Amino acid sequence: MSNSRMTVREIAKLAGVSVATVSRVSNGTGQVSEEMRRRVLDAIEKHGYRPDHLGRALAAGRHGALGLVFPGLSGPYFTELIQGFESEAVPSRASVHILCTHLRSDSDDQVLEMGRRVDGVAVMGGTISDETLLRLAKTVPVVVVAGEGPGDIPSVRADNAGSMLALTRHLLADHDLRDLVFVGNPEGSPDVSERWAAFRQAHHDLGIRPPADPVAVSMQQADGVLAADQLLGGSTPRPAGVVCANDEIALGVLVGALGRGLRVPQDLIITGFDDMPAAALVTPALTTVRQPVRELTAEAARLILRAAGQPGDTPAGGLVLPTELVLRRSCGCPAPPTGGTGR
Amino acid sequence: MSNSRMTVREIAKLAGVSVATVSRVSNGTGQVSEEMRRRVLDAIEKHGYRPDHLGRALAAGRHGALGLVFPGLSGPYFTELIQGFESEAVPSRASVHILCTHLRSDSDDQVLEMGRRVDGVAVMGGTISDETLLRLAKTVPVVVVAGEGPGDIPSVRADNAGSMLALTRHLLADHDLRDLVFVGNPEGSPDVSERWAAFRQAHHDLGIRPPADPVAVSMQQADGVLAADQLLGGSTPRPAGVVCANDEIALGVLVGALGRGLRVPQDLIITGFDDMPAAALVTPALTTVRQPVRELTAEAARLILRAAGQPGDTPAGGLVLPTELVLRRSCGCPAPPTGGTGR
DNA sequence: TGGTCGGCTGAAACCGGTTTCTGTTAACCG
DNA sequence: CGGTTAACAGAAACCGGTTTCAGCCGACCA
Repeated sequence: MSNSRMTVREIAKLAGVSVATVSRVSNGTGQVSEEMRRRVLDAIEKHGYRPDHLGRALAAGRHGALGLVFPGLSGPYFTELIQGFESEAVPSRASVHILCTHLRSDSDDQVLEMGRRVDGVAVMGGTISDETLLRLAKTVPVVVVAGEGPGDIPSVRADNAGSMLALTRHLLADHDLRDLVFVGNPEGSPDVSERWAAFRQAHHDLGIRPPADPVAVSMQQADGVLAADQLLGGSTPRPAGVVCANDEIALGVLVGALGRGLRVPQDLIITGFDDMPAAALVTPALTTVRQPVRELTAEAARLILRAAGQPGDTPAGGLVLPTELVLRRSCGCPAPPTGGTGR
Repeated sequence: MSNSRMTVREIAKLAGVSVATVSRVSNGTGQVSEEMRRRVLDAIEKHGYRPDHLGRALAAGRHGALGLVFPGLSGPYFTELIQGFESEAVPSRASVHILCTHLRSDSDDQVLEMGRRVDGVAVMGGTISDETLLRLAKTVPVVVVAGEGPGDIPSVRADNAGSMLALTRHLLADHDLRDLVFVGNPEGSPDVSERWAAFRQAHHDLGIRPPADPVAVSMQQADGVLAADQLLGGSTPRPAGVVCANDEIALGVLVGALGRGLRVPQDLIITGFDDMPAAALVTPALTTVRQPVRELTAEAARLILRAAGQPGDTPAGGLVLPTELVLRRSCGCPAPPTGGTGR
C-alpha cells in the first residue's frame, strides 16, 4: 500500500484537513492538535508520502544542494575531495552535485548553469576561467579549492610551498643529493605549479642549479610508470632522486624502479606528496608531505554553507591549511626502529 | 552591469513585456516578433539573467538530475564509475547528485530523500537494503549497477564469473600452479562475491581443492600491501600465486613482493581484475580481466534517462557486459615480442 | 455576562518558472 | 468592404510545497 508521487493537497484531502496542516505536521512546525496530527500522519504513512524537494526548495528559496566542480576525476585524490565535501554537506541536509569539466568545451556555461541549481559551489583551482568564476560568484557563494580565486573570492588551499621547500632542502642539504628531477605538470594545476616553484626555490636558496624543466606528466600512477620509463629507461644518465608532484606518481615511479631491479633508496630516492594510505605501507615506505585533502573540501563546504545561510556577507580571504613533511625510508632516511613507518 | 538573482517577472517588467514572452524567448519556443525578442534578449543580457532551475523543474515536472549512490568512494574504480555516469547525464542536461552511504546509519532514508530530488537513481549493488530499493523504485526509475536488484529492478553488471573462471583455469591448467590464494572480501560487494565463487568453481572443475577462505581485505592499494605483508611476511609457506579481486589490490601486492626482493612471476605470480591503466604499464605487466567500468554506469544512466522519459515502462531485465581475459607477464606468460604489453 | 487571550485551523498568497487560452491586430481573400 | 485566418502578446492557471494572516472557538477573568 503506497502510491508514489503523492502531493500535499492529496494527503490533505485524504486526511480531511488543509494543506497547511499537512505541511505543519510533516515539518513539525507550528501548533497542531493531537487529533489532527494523528490523522495526517496516518495518511502520510499509509500512502508513503514524501514531500517533493522541488516545491520545498522553491518555497524555501534555497536549493538544499551544493556543487563541486572538477577539472576531471582521477584516482584516490579526487575521491578524497568528494568525501570531504560530502561529509560536511550531508549533515546539513544538502545534496551534492558534481560536475567534471574534463574535456568539454561548454564547461563555463555548465558551471553557470550549476549555479542556478545549488546554494553554493566549490571549484577546484584552475578549472574554469576567472571571468566565469566572477560571474558565478555574483549569483551564489563560491569557494576556490586548491588554488586562488580572482577578486575577493575566498579560497582554501594547502601550504604547498612550505613543505616542498623543506622537503627539497632536506634532500639537497641533509642527504647531499644532486641531480634531482621533478615529475609533474605545473601547467596542470595551481598546486603543482606551487610545488615546482618551491622545488626550484630551495635549489636557489642553496646555490644549486635546479633542473630547467620538469618531467611534465599527469597525476596518475600510470603516468609515474611512464616517467620511470623515460628517466630510467636507458640512454640518459640516471638521476639521483625523483621528486614527484603526488604520491600516485611516486608509486608509479617506485614500481617502475623496482621492476627494473633498482634498489630504493640505495640506487634512487623517490618522494611523493599527499601521504595517501599506501605511502606508509609500501616497501620502502614513501617520504612525502602530508596534506589534509579531505579537510580542504570539508572547509570549503563549511564556508559555503555559512555564506548561503547569511547571504550578503562574503567570507573573503584565503585559508591555508598546514602541511607536514613526513620522512620515511624512500628518501634515504633510516627506517624507524620498530617496524613502524612514520604514521 | 548584472544583478544576481533576477526573475522572469523582473525581466518582463524591464523589457516591457509579459512573463510569457520572456519565457518564450529564453526557451526559443512559440512565436515571438523580432522586436519583442530583441527587447527581451537585451534585458536578459544586460542583467545577466539565467532562469532558476527550481521553477523550471517544478513546472516541467522533472528534476533534470540523476542520482548515483555508492557504498563509499575509494580509488580509481569509483572515479571511473562517476565519469561514466556523468558522461551520459550531462549531454541530456541532467545534473549528477552523488551520495556516499559510507558508514552512515540513516543512509536508507537519505536514499529515499534523494529519490525526491532526481529523476532516477543508479545504486551500486550491495549498498542499501532490498526493501529500501523497492520503495525507491516505486517513486523513480532505479538501476542497480554491479549487482542484482530485487524484484524486477533492472541491473547492469559485468560478466565476473566467465572471465574469472577462465583466468583461474589458465593458472591451474596452463601454468600448472597450485596453492593459489584469493585476496578480496566476498562480503564486501556482489562483484567480489561472484569472483570468489568462480575462483572456487574453477578449482572444483579441475578436481583441485581450493583454499577454504579468501584473504578478506578491502579494495585499495594499501590493502594489497597489507595482504602481501600477511602472505609473504614470514611464518607461513609462500603461496605460488595471488589472485586479487581488483587491480589496486594486485598493485599493492606487487609492490609488497618487489619490495621484499621477490621476482614476479618467477617466485610468485599475481593477477588483478579491472585492467586499469597502470596494469599494462608496470613491470611485470599485470595479468588481469578487462572490465568496461565506465560503460557500466554509462549504460545505467541511459536506462534511467529512457525510463524517466517514458514513465510507466519498466526496462526490466539484467544487462551483463562482456569482460575479457588479458594475459600479461605477471602470471608467467611470456612477454609479447615487441615491447607491447597486451593493450 | 462581556471581553480578552491563546490555541488551533484553513484560505490564500507566494516562490519562479511554463503553458494554455483568450484576445488583438493585420493581412489576405472573395 | 465584410469575413476568415494567421501571427503574436498577455492574463491567468499551474507545478508542490511553505507561510502569513484572518477567523473560530473555548478558557479564563473581571
